[in-house]
Amino acid sequence: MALRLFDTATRAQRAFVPLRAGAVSMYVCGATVQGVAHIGHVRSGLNYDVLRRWFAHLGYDVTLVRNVTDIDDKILAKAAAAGRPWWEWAATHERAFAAAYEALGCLPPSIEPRATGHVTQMVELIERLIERGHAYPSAGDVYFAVSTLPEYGSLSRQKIDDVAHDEGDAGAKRDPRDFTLWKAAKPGEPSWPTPWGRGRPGWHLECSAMATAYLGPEFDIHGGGLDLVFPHHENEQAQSRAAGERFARYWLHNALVTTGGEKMSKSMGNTVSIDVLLRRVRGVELRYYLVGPHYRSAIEYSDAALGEAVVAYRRIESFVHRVRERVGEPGVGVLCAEFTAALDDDLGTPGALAAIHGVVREGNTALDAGDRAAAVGAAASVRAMTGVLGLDPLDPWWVGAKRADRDDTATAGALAALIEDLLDRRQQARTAGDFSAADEVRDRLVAAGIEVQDSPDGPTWSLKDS
RNA sequence: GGCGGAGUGGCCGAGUGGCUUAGGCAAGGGCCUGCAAAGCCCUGUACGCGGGUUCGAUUCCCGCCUCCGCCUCCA
Repeated sequence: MALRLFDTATRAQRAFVPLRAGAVSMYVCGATVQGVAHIGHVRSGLNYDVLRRWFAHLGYDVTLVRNVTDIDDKILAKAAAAGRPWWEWAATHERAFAAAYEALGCLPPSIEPRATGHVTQMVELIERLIERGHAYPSAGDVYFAVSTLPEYGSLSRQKIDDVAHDEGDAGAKRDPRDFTLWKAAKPGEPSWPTPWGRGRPGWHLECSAMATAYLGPEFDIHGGGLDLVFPHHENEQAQSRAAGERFARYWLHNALVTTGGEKMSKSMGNTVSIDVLLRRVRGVELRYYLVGPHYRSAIEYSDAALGEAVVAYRRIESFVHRVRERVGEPGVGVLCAEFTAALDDDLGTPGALAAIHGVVREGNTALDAGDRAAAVGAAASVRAMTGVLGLDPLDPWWVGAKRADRDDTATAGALAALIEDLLDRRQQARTAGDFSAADEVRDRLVAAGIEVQDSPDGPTWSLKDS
């Protein structure tokens, strides 16, 4: 079975056929860098990261564009409130987002264009829209004339007449449903020169300009959070189609993260930030939690569910580690059919994880039975599958991340020597039948945060993750 | 008001017109172990409510209840 994806525009799964054979072009709406990253933002980034990894595995040459909106009302307002320059505020939070994505193992996109760097393309797009009669300047603003595009509303299935609209700001618009392409400059705010006077870009326009700047007038996939379907993506499509472009061929939307039964968002004030979470769990564990449910299912965040995910991930991880310690370094093996079928079915990560757990069970059984070849084979398969999901326990990405917040190598070596020595003494006591002495040693190690596990090949130890 | 989504066993979370009816976590029993830990095996019989279609529905249709998202900045 080949890859099928659920396309919001048709509200159905469609077989994925790329525009250009062997290549995939994707545009994903990134963050408006007005604040710190929370789980919801990262879920979106993660989802498209898994998709791009799957495409890469299938042999496609992937171009992924994820934009940064670094100029908008909220950035200006928050920066002003903090008494900082708007560009510094944006840059600071852009770095915070980058750190969050990296901590969760998101591969860097092909490019992360900033809105402020693409004003030229935006102005050109507006000019084309005006020429074609789809846009009009008014009092320094430029608006898109919704009524000039019969297909407007087709992506979100909004009936244009039913769209609620503010009564208040209809002033400069010909039609209250028209949306802003360009905002006239206000005193003290950043602005760029245009044929209609100085001003700054509207949000929807940025994405249209940046998507086509890097991917051309037609590209494969446009992704983003479900909350962007209307009006953002509807408007993006309207602008680009009205300008004569075909724009995205597939529209993908990930479901949202809720907390306390409500959407996680800055305006709700119920945000769970990545920074805070990463003090409790490792990035790879948080990734497992967020990748576990299907991307089109809502996630109601809970500490308990996150905890379960941590335990579940460690089951996979400990299997791979035990194989490495007892048998040898597993390579990267082959995917099992169930895994492939699951991902091909609209990126079915739940089924993919189930497949991984199945192989882990087989591998554990083989390990217990002393079938080293089967065990290492299973571990290699697990590495391959977790790798596609960005969850390979032996990926240097995670190993490096782990090392960063632990002691340096010299200290670690000294610690290891001490532990080995204690374990030797414990073994001697055990051999001599002095189990109370043996247990005392183990209790001391456990109290110091070191876990001991006996196996047929002798005891092993590990630092407790806390 | 308009558009869209969801309600699954103790919990998280897939899925399906009936077939062995995911997977994980937790729980109970067992194997293994000096004891643990880890691992493996077994157990649990669930699909919001009321109708309908059907030989048969959790899965299809209708109604209802509850919840969520969008229609305003938002991943």
